[in-house]
Amino acid sequence: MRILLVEDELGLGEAVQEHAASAGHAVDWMKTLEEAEHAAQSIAYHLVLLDLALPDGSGLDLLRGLRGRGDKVPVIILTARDRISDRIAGLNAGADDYLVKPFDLDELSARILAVTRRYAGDPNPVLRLGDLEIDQTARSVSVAGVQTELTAREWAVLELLMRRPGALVSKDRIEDALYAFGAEIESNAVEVYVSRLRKKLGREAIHTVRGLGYRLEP
Amino acid sequence: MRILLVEDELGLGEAVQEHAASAGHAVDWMKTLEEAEHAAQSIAYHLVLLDLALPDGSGLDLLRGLRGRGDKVPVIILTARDRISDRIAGLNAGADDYLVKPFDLDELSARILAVTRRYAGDPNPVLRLGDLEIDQTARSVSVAGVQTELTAREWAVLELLMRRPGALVSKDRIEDALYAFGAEIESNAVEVYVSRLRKKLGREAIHTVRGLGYRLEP
DNA sequence: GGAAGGCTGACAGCAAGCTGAACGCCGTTC
DNA sequence: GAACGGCGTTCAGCTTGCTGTCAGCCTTCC
Repeated sequence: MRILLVEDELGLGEAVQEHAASAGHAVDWMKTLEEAEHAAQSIAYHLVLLDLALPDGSGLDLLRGLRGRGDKVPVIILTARDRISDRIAGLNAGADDYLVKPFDLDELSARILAVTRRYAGDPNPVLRLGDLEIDQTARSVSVAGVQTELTAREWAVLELLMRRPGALVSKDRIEDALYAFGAEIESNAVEVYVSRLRKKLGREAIHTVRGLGYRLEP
Repeated sequence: MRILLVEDELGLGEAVQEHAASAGHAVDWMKTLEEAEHAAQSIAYHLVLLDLALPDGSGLDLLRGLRGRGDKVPVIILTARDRISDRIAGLNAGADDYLVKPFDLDELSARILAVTRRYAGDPNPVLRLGDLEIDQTARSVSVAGVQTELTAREWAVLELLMRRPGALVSKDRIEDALYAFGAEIESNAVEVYVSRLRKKLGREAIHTVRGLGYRLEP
C-alpha cells in the first residue's frame, strides 16, 4: 500500500515511517504542506496520515483540497490531545479517522487496517442507472451516451445521492454536505440544484419524497 | 436515522439520547446486554452506540454477534477505559469507531456523521413481513414486489409499528409520535392514517385491537 | 337492537417543492 | 481596466399533493 505521511515532527514521523514500512507499505513522508500538496496531486495514494499543525499551514487545507477535487482517499488525522475542535473540523472536512498523539504504533496499525478494509473491494467506479452513467473518478456524467458537464455544487448533490442509489437523503443532509457544518442557509438552494440536475440528467433520475427528501432511482 | 444506544450509565445515556433526538434521530436506549441483543435482532438500525462495560456482560459480545450474523451496521464504541487494548479489541471485533468517555457531544455528532457517510453504499437493511418489504433507508415499501410510496405521516405511523413487529401500540402513542407534544388534535387522524396505510400495504398488515390500539402482524 | 368504537371517501386549505429570472462575485480574456 | 461568462445564491410566483377534518357507514360487543 502507498501511504502519504504528512508530519513535521521528526521523531514521530520517523517512527511511523519505519513502522509502516516494516508492515510492507511504501511511505512518502512530507514535512510541509507545500510538499504534501504537490505529492497528493501527482500520486494516487491509498491512505493519507495527516498532521494538522504544519509549519506552512493547516493540514485541513490539504484535506479540503482533496475532497474538493473529489478524491476519496482515506485520511487519518494525527492530532494533539487538546484539540477536540480540530478533530471535529477534520471529520467534517471529510477525514475518515483520527489518532490522538501520542499514540501507540500498534493502534496505528489497527486503524490503518480498519480504514483500508472499509475501502477494499471498491466496486467499479462507474455507476449505471438506466441510461445514466456516472463516472465517479472522472467526475463525468453521460445520459443515453451523451456526455454532460456538471458544476461543483451539482456534483456535490449528485455524489451524495449516488452514495446509496435508492436510499432517501434528506434535504438537511444535502445542505450539510453543501455548506459548512452548521452554516445556516436561508434559501431553497437544494431545490434549485435538484432542479438543475434534473434538467441535465432527465426528470426521472431524482425522485422527490415530499417532506422527507430525495432519492436517486436505481 | 434509527440509532441503538447501549449504555447503562443513566446520566450519559440520557444526554446522548437527548442530543441525538434533537438532531432528528430515533434513539432506542437499552441498558443491558440482553435488551440490546433482543433489539438488535428485531430491528434494522442505522447505527449502534455501544458501551463495553455492561451489567450483564461485555458489549464486545454483542458486536461479535452482529458481525457473526453478517450484520454490517456501523458500530461506535463508547468506552470509559482509556485503554489501548480495549480499543484495538473493539476495532478488531469489527467496530467502526470509538469514543473515549467523557466525550464532547458535538464530537459525537461529527463521528456519527463520519461513520454513516462512510457506509453509504452498503446494502439496505430490509424488513420483511409476509409479502411486505420495508426498506428503511429508501423509505420505500413494496407489497408482493410492487413498490409503493408512503407520505411522511404514513411513514411515521408505520415506523412506530415497525419498532416491534407484533407489539401493540396504542392510538395515543401514535398520536404523540405524529404531533408535537401538546399539539391538540381533534379528529380521528390516526384512524385515517391506518386506513391509508392499509390501502397501500394490504388490509391484513395492520391489525386493530379494539379499544387498545394497533399491531403490525409479523 | 342499541351504543360505542372504528373505517373511509371527499374536500378545502395550505405548506412543500419547482423553476425561471435576476444579481453579484470571481476569474479570464482582450 | 473593461467586457465577458460561468457559477452560486436568492427570490417570487406557480404547481403539486399532503393533511386534517368531517360525515356517514360499518363492525363489534353487550
